[in-house]
Amino acid sequence: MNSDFDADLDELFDGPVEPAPSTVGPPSDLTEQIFAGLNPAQKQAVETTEGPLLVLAGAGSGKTRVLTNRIAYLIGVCGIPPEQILAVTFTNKAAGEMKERVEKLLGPAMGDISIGTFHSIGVRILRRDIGHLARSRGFVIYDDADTLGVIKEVLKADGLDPKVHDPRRIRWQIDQWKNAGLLPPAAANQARDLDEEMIAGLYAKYQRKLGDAEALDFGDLLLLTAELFRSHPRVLDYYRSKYSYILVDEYQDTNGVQYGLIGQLAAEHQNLCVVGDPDQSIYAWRGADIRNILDFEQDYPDATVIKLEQNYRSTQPILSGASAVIQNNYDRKDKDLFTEQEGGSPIRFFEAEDDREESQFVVKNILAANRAEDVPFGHIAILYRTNAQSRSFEEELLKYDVPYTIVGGQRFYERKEIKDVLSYLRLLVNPRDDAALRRIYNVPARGIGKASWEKIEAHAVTRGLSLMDAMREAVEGQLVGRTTGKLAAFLDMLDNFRSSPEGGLAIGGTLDGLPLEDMIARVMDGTGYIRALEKEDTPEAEARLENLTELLNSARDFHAVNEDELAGEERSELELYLDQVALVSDLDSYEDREDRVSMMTVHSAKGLEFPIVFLVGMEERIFPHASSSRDEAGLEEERRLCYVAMTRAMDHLFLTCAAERFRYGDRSYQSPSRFLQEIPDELIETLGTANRGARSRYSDSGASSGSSRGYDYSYAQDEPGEGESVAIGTRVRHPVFGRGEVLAVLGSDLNQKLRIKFERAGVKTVMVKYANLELA
DNA sequence: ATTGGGACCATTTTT
DNA sequence: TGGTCCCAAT
Repeated sequence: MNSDFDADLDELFDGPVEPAPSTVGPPSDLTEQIFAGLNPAQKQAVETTEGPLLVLAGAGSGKTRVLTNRIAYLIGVCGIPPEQILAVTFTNKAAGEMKERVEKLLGPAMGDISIGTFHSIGVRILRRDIGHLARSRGFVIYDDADTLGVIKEVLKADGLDPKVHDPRRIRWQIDQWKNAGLLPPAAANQARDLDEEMIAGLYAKYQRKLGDAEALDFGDLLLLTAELFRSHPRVLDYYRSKYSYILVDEYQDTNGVQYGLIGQLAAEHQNLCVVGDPDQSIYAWRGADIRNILDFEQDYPDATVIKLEQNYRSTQPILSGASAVIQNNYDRKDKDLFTEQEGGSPIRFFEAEDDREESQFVVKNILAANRAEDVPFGHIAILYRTNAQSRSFEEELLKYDVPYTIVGGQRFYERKEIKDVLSYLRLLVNPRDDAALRRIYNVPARGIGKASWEKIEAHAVTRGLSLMDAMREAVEGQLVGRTTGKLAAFLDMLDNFRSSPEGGLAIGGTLDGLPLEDMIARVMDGTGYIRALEKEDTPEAEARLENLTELLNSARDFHAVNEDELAGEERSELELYLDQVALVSDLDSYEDREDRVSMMTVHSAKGLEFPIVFLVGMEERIFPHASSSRDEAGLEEERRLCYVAMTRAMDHLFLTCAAERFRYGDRSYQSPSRFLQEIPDELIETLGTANRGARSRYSDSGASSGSSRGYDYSYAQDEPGEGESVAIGTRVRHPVFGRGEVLAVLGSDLNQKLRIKFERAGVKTVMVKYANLELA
């Protein structure tokens, strides 16, 4: 795999280097367009193109605008070739938006800018140059489930009990090391105690296993890129001159490796623009280091620092409330955010008796806003600290037929059926992908049992083979008795996918063959996966089939979007697709639809804004979360998180808490979050029955007094919509789940679904046309 | 080999 | 409360 080294050198010498100044002067209307509507600070941030630049961008201060206009300025006005610009964002979605907005300004002149997340850029670099590290360029990317499996394998090989040595904790420690930029030897060096020494040992073995499987985990995408740059200066030189202008968004959330990577790339030209807000640093738990942004001026002594302090998003009370909260952090630089939007309704606070009342309050107010003020549901968000909190709101929204989307939670690409099918595809690309094979060797059931499998695993270990090769040898050597035939049939099936006459599945590079969608469909079919689900004939299986259809849709979309870019690619469409799938998050596919209430964690909400925000579960041990409240640093991060949450709101911010709620299936008594008390009284209006504690000793009146502007939020009474074919409350019998009661009716067409609370099976959503319901 | 039931578990945030 | 893991019965 080192054969492309020479090619690299060639490019080094004749490759693109100096920015070619454009011969034509910049079109003046473009310049005008770029600066239109920018305030002086924003303008300065766009114009300061040379040398290190730190933009401290407060919440809602228009930093995306600055970033995109700056890119447009570099290309359109300064004449920098687009391919010399590297822009790093936090999510794929942010990257996509940035691309779109630059394109809007520049049109086709935007060319080929490298915009992406750290991870996707790492993939791009490694796909090209990882050969220098004696690793295969055909690597797969392991996700959480895959890596956990590897950890378990390693433990097993060492005869360690996974009950004593929690695999998740071990993986977490390894992750932290990777985030800090430490390879196994370095980790071993700085291990502080016996436990860490042991984990460092496991780390080395874990890395070896990944290497054997030609796999990289998330951390590797950054760590190995940094290692590549460190050990191969010529490769680094290539990228240094390739990317002569670098922009980094959300710099406050960068970790050690990311910081190192940026440092390596920018060291020479120092044309580095970082944008961020220390008050919005919320990923320390994932290895982010807030000092990266706080120390920027020390790292780059010539740095220009620009503060964006005008907030264009929120009303005065919301902004003041959020600022008041964040001011309680000791470890921060003070700043002065201001808004020109004076007035506005106060922050509203409601303390519920229990979680049920809390969700009722929220949903009633959503309905009131929608009915009375015509606020589209899409302008409303419910934000919570932990995903587990979503359920009660979901149920309540369902009850009143309010459309919603949940961002996060169980992710599409992590669903069992999706992962199964993707595992087949991964195996076709890389037969050494042990994690994938382990997952599907007997899915759907094909008579390969545990006993035979263990023999194969053992054989793989003793002979140092991949599982696939061990399987082949097992067949040839008759190691597994009666199962031999079944194994052989399984291997044949996989081979068939690759060598079928309709065009191979493009192993190792060529890309002609079936369209991606058809390839996947064929795998679903040929493996018997679809058949097995159809045979099951349960509502769950039906949902799985729907998800698989969804997967095919996503493949078709992928094909449509990337068609033109694929021409010059040497890797197959399937390989590119698998890369993309490994790196997308739920948030990336989240489109803010006008007609749906959004529900998500505060973390997911970073970077978004909504006219109306409900920030719920404002209770001690939830927000701030119990496991983060131990030390001051953790608490300060929670407070920043609270700041992020509050500043998502444009016009109306509601805060709620409950005195009592179900947690872990048990009743638990809650006390109001300390953050509530950090908001000045005069900014808050307390709604509903007051004086149950909470803020009551701070606020003098409890009753809701109608505010000057805005709708009446106090208890809009409303019943769930009736008139559908089935009435809410109807008692029904389901062939599988037994008796239950209809909670909600969703839709009215052929795809009508019912939300039913079953006596034995709990709450399920079933499709009328499949469920064979009877009246009970 | 597959299935089901039951015990047990743990509950933060995610590229 | 729900999901996962393991074991026992088929």
